[in-house]
Amino acid sequence: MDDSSLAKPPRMDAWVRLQKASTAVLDRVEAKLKADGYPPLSWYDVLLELRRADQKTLRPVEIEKRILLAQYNVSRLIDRLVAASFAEKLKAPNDGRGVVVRLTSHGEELLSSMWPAYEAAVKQEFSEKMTDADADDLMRVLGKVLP
Amino acid sequence: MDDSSLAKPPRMDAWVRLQKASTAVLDRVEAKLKADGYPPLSWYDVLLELRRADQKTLRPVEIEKRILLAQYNVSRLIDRLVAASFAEKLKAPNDGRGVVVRLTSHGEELLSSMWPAYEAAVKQEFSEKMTDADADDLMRVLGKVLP
DNA sequence: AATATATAAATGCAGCTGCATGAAAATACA
DNA sequence: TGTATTTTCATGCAGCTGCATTTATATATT
Repeated sequence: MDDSSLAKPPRMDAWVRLQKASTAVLDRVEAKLKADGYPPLSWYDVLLELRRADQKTLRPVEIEKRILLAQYNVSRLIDRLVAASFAEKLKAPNDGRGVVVRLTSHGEELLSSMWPAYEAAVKQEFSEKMTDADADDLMRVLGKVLP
Repeated sequence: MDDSSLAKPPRMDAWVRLQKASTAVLDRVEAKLKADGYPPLSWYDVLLELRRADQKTLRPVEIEKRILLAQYNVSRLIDRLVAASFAEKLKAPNDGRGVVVRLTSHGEELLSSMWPAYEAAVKQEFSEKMTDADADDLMRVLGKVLP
């Protein structure tokens, strides 16, 4: 992913490493969760946003803004969550176009039971391998490239 | 992606930021390349590995090791590259099971023409937003979590 | 040598994703 | 008010991905 004709492109190297490292760690974390019978992290992300939200309820368009997913993708992910009864869809008050998505108690249970497995996987594949100062460095530098 | 019950989990925050930042930047880089009519970066990655390799030729299993892709995925990506005539498949010498993949001149041309667009996109979305020292920090910390 | 095991690569199927588009209601505007 | 525009959400289709399995050959074991 670099060009060997360039002598010393440390930032291009950093870009390549960013992609490789984040993918590698994510793959391994997801694999552990799946091995324990848990759904993908994208499910967890949405349910967590719902739990944080007022009334444990969000409009799909709000979910779209909070997590990094395209509109049609959010729409389908919600349908899967509803099909698994981790969330429910209700008509939005004051807006005939929209719906609201609400976390169910079954969804709260998933969040609770999944968190320890998730935390352990991230610890083992990521946190354990660095210091808090390293993490601060990551936060600082990656903060510069966020949208 | 964190748990609000924990007071100060800087490394969990770093993990969340790592995922968000790398996805966000990758999405934007890929979008620019696609807008210019170029294929996905995974194509570039494979072709670049071929160009670096002896005789511009690699076994699929070697490609699999160099880039982060599953076996069946490599198999299909190679087929797409061959269909687009950026690479060609030949019978492997000394191993009746396997094939070798060789970069074509058309593939070399793609690499050459794609590189400026790729570099420019990474610069704009990533490199420009940090210093070389920042990049060194990324390299150092992310090196700790690589496989 | 004969058999068992391991490795290389491809593929059918189901499910997920991107793209484009559509339907319905809200908002702007004239 | 009547029409145009925007916003919200869903969906048909094509292509991509993961999983499991298959085919073929190489290597190890006896």
